[in-house]
Amino acid sequence: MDDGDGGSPTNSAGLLPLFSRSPVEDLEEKLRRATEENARLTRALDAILAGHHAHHRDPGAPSATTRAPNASTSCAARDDDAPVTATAAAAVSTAPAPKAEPRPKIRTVRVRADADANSVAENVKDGYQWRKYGQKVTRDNPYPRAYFRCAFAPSCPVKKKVQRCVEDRSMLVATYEGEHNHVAQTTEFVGGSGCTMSQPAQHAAGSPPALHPCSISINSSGRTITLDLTSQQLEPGGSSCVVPGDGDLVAAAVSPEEFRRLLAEEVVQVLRNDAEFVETLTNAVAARVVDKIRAGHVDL
DNA sequence: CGAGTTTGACCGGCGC
DNA sequence: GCGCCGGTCAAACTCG
Repeated sequence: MDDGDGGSPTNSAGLLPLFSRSPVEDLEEKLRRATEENARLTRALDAILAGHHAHHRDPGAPSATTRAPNASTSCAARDDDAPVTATAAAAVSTAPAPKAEPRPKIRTVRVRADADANSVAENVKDGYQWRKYGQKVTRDNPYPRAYFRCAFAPSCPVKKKVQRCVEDRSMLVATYEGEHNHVAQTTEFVGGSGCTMSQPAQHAAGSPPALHPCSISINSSGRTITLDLTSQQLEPGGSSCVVPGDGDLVAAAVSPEEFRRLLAEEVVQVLRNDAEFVETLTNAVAARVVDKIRAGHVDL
């Protein structure tokens, strides 16, 4: 990871070593290193995911989430049999989809939100835009259930139901039906490689501060990696890293320092994986360097 | 004025 | 067949 490998003694000082040889050569060298680092990280991630899938296929492993979708608004008991998710403010689960039926994939997500927030704020920030089309008070829950359709409907068939947990009103239970046939796109930051970020900074912008979730979902090469900061509210000093590859769930408690490190690594990895981004960045830097040289702003 | 939300009405599945 | 209930529709309303 360090940039100083085999490099110039003055590297940490700034741009000077860039011009110990031709700028283009140096950029090429940096790009080559980034590519190698990228390949190394990709292999490491593959190894992690392979282990994750092996773990998930373990028939003895208790599932935190296999239950009928309609019973999803009761949340307390589910955390008990899934200790690994106990510190996560948002947990993603996949219903046991019978292979014989082509039913839309159903997932249940629990998100912590302010207990005193209005139900309007139940539009869980998940990186997609939703349009509310109905609300209903159900029999087993005094809190109204809101019905959302993906804003890309009818081309995108995904629906979402959001309802407060009857046992813990600070928890929202969102049930997703189907899978998006498009990339996430919201007012939140959307990176060039399908990387979406949502932050609670929306509070300052006047949005209802109902939801705490601050998550980053990185979609790289078909995998989704979600880094969830929300549990800081639950347990000071503890954050969680949720990696729901292929719709499954793996969560591990990490320290805030470790979390920040993982977060930075994931962002760097995704950007490095994005050939278009690397090429664009390289071209931009090269063009600027060439301009500087031509303008005589750089001593050679 | 258009887009999004709200909310009462309506529909269909299911159990009795 | 009837009533209950979850899900959806669509007109009215709100907001930028």
